[in-house]
Amino acid sequence: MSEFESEFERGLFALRQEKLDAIAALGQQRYPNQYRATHTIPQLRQAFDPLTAEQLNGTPEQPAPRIEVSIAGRIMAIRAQGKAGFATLQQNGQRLQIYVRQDAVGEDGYALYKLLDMGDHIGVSGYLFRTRTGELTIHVEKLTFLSKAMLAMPEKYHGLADVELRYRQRYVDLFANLDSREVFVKRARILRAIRSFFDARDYLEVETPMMQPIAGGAAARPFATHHNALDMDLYLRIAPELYLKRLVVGGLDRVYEINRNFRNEGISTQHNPEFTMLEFYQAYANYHDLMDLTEQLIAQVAKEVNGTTVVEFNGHTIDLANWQRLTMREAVLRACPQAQQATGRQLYELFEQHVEHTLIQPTIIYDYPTEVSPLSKAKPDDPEHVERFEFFIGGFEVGNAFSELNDPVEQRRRFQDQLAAREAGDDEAHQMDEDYVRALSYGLPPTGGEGIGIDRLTMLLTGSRSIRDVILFPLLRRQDKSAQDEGGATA
RNA sequence: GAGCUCGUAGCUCAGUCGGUAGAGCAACGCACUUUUAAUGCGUGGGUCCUGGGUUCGAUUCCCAGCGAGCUCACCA
Repeated sequence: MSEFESEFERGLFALRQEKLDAIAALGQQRYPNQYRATHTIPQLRQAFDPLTAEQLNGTPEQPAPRIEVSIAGRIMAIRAQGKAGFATLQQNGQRLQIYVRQDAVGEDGYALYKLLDMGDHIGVSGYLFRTRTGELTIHVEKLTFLSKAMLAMPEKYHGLADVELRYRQRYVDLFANLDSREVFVKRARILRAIRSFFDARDYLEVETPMMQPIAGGAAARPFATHHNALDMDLYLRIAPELYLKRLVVGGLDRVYEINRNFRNEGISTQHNPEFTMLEFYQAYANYHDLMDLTEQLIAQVAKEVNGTTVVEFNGHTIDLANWQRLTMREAVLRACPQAQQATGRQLYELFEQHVEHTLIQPTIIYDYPTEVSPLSKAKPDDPEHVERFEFFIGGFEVGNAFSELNDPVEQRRRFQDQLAAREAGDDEAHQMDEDYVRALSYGLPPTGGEGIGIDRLTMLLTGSRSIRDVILFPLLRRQDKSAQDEGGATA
């Protein structure tokens, strides 16, 4: 580390370096390469939290047999009192207290203890007991130094509160704010629950290109890049949709993909330029089947992750097992009764403007205007509308699904309409994908497909108001000090 | 992209109706062998985001910039 934020940090770093020398002088390695513990802290707590003080400590007349254990962790609190002291170690989001006294660890051992700082990693072995306030504690017999914190920990009571620092230095946020850690643990559980849901239904998990010559499958502006050896312009994908349907043509009747999409658009509490999308396709299913599947999926994931389908979000209590279904027309007319004569696109705009943010409880909105749905199959009795639905929870869209358009002639016509829109200035209109039309020409069975925003689902299931709270490293402007100075000089 | 708000010690925050700043934690020293936001005594630590303007004097007022948060727009 060559740059410091301040003289304070430079001084602290140098001081910690001296402490490392002193620790090495006591016979410890500065950066040992392993430590064998008998338990992780969560394992140990689970096993021994139930034991009472009497079971652990025994009585003065009859001491209990000692339970010898060893653990490793980061020091999150340390208190010395002369020739003894307590410290709290943290590992995997849980904490355990240790008690170190000179007559138990020896003079060198206690000298090492006095050289420890908040944030250091250590390993300890000893026996379990409960203090007189009842806290499960390791009575340390041997201290092993593992790694030094060369920089200051955040304030121990408030943690790291600065939102920007929490995003930029997530490594600090994660160990300093256990709530933050918990969000990402839950996110992993959400992904696991989704995978087991689809695996149990005979879906195949697949991966399709992130770099695509034509960015298709959604209306959005892509990021552009270039492959040098092939001298080929490529786009980061805005959706996997067209590739997944090619797979269904290929006979993979049920596929799903959980992966990143990239859209070169604005950033907000609900938008990050890269975000994680679940897309799944099921041959021989239509959008009504997907509505049922969606309700099952969301409720089951909630139950597996939170143990309940009820979540608190943004001041609302939401039951993810209690859904309503409305056609888009019904939903709009409820809010805007004067919109009887509105065209499809107008209806859609009214919906986005007046209805979407009011849909707090889980709601499926179905039957979309054809002109805003270039990849969806029309309703058999009504070519103005397509078999498409989106679902909304907490006031925003979480998923989008439809019966897939599988008529290559009609698909080509829709693409051409989009091209016309593009030429008229709509740079988010879909591009022509000849190979996709060719794939359809080989015969796509009737298929239902759906995309679900994993980040937004995670927001709902963790009560996070901002998408940045559920993405480990959200995109922020770079902090360039020289650029800052140049910028300042222009005035 | 637009509007509003914010930027003070490593962290969490006060404060200055314009006279170059404080607390707690963290750090350093001393005391303390069952503490747990340990305690007591003492010490050090700041380009008050950056640059300009107004002023005798700016961290404070004004302008511009940088970064962030919220709202809106675009979108999922």
